[in-house]
Amino acid sequence: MKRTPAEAEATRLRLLEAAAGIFGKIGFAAARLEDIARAAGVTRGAIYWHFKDKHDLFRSLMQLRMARISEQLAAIYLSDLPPVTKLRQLLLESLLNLETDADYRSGIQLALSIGLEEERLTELRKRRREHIRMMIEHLEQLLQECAQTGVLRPEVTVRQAAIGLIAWYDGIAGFWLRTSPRPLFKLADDAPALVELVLRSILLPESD
Amino acid sequence: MKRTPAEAEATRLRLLEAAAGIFGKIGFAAARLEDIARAAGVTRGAIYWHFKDKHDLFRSLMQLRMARISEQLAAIYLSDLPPVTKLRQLLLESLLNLETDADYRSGIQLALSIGLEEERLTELRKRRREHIRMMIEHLEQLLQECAQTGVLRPEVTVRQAAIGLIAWYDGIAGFWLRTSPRPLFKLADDAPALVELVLRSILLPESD
DNA sequence: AATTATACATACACACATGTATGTATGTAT
DNA sequence: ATACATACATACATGTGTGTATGTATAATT
Repeated sequence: MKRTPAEAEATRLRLLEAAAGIFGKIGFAAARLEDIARAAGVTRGAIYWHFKDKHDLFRSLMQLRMARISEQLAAIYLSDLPPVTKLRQLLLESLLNLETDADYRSGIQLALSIGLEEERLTELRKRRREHIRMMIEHLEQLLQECAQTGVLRPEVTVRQAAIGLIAWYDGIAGFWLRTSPRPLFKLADDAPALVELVLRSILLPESD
Repeated sequence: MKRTPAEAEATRLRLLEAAAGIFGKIGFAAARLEDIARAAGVTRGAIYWHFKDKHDLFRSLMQLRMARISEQLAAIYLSDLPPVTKLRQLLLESLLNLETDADYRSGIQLALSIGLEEERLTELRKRRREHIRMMIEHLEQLLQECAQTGVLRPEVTVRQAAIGLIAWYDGIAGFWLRTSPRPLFKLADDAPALVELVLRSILLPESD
């Protein structure tokens, strides 16, 4: 039953994929390794070969998804657009990715799912906290650029705007994910308007 | 060990209170009835006397909290204020309640905690879905009134504004709750400014 | 005062998921 | 070709939580 290295890596990836589905759907505690293994077409033995234990599986998956998300956002940050356009693009893509990119969606879903859950996931929450803080810092830098071009409302501080935008995204994403599989609104339809809505609350009217 | 009816009702309430704390902190699946009973100063026997099983306990608690929230919001909806004032009051009170009203807070926390979780909670999620839909409809009606008095931005549809407001609240509340022991901001201080910020995104500037 | 119903506490049986130990077939190195 | 390591499958031991059965002290009823 030994497989070639390529086959082994393939089952490892299938395990991660299956784990994303199960963990994302019912959370860490309620997820059974038996179901994950079955969804991947193997038995629990395969899981304990590729991963130390249940927590290690979740941790590996989470790291993978967080890296993917950071990567996607970095692509926008590093683009050569004016700051306001960059900001709009960032918010819009982040929303649309939920509908179009299954990996991105499961990443956000996992991040939301460890708000509660077990004690032993504390280190993961710490990492997520760091991840969020980095995102806030990047956002603040971008907002700072916006402020320097004079498009930011003067009564709004950069920090408040950054936290507000993160909370706003948290709200839309969580709300949309929680009402899926039959969401109460289509992101493809409403995302642009929602983005304009939130931008209008922090930017001056004439800045488009 | 028989208690007087008043005492029995008291332990029932203490059980619900304890359940709110444990469920809200670590979610349904990870919560142990042993811990809930101990937090209430009794044993699991008391739980199985007052409730059918674990799901019944959670369901009873959830119903209690949802009723409380609906009641509080209804009080504002039924008040005799101009629509914009009513809207501002609604958003403001909903935020401040998180800090001042422990029952309200735990209700929101529970609602957030069953986004994932077990299959057998499906009926509960359905109820929450209906609850949310009702809140959206009420909001839309209120926004419709605002639109009729001409204070709503013409380029914003009532539906988009309603979704935006619900998601906005979801985001602020979730963000605040998740950083709850040491929140990143005081609602009592920042809530008014946050409300004005979001209102500015959907209302015309001269409408206060 | 005796009896019954209540409000739990205690004890137990069962299911179930995790982790581990062991088996095994196959790829790979020599 | 033989030996060994790999990539799992299978079997098992263990813990742990739920639900239930039973015990029991006390309030309520007669």
